[in-house]
Amino acid sequence: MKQLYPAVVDQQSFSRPLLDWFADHARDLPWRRTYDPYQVWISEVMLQQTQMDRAVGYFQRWTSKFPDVHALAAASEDTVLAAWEGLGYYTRARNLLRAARFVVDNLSGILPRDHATWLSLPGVGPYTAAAVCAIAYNQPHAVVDANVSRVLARVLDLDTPVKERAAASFIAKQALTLTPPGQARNFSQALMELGALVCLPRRPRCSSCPLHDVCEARRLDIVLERPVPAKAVTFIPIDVATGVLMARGLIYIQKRPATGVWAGLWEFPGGTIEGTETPEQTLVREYLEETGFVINNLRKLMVVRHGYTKYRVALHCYCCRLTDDRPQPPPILTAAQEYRWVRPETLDQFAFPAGHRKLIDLTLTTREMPCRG
DNA sequence: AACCCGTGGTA
DNA sequence: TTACCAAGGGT
Repeated sequence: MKQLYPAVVDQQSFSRPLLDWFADHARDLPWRRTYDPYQVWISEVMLQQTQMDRAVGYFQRWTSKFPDVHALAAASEDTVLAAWEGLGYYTRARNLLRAARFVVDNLSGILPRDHATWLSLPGVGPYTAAAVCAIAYNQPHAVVDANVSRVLARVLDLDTPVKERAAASFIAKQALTLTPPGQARNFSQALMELGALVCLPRRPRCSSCPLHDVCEARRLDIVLERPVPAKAVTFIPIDVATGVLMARGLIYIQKRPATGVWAGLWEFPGGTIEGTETPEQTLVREYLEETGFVINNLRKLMVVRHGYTKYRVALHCYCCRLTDDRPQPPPILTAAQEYRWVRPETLDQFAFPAGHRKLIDLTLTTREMPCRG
């Protein structure tokens, strides 16, 4: 955060327009009719990582089959999973059943009222425990989901990813502080509803937002820059071929250029598999391009999988030979500062990229020594 | 902490 | 079409 405590919004300036908006715009959802704790619980679990429109139909079928915790506890797992089929994340359904049986067996069949007991049930984490206590029992808790994080990141202009510990802690504290006394049920739902209907990730409808006048990101016209995206975790899958060239017990290694990725590290020649190439074709081509060596007798060793920066690499590993089976200088050296022919047991003394190190650890240092052929 | 878990909707 | 998004929890 640019500052430890960003501009804090006055509780009433925040909650009054929000609660008024919710009174007019709250969607008519089945569990909002009676706020039966069992129904609130089921709805919260169904809505985890699942869109509202999809969850509602499942909820109605579920509650007609399993109208209360006793009916659920008495059901077979197959029945429960069948009712969940198509929703995904099937551990959620198994945990609902486990929790229902625990409640019937150990809590006299009465759903807990306190946050700590909810938290102890399988499948109930910080969000769900707080949501059930706030929505079913109107207890003040910080109900923070992705919607709430986004709304508060914008209103309070947080400039760090909302998942970072400090930011998440700050958001939870603010969510609780902004809750009006006795209004936890409506306030927590209103905040989520606003995120789901108005304060949208890519198309926020600021002109119809009840928090328009107190939103710092809107005032600065940086709504689309909030929340700050978390560090990208989407990896690009690539296939790479590499080969350990051996001659009379020595292994060829070369040192990467001083700049660029893995600068100055040692490696075995190789490169990205292009187009419709086979890994073998890639390796022959790369050896020729990088060293001028014409390799043969390729033998597949393994596929090492590892990730670096934004790539998820499948490293296809081979061992190979030269026709003239003697350690010799490469005719050319286009992708390296220098080369060496070394004994396998001395590879520990050189720094390799993680993928190549895995290859070394898994083959060259074992008794098998498949490359010795 | 990073990863896995499933599916459908949206731009 | 790809990439991102969605009322998280468990390990």
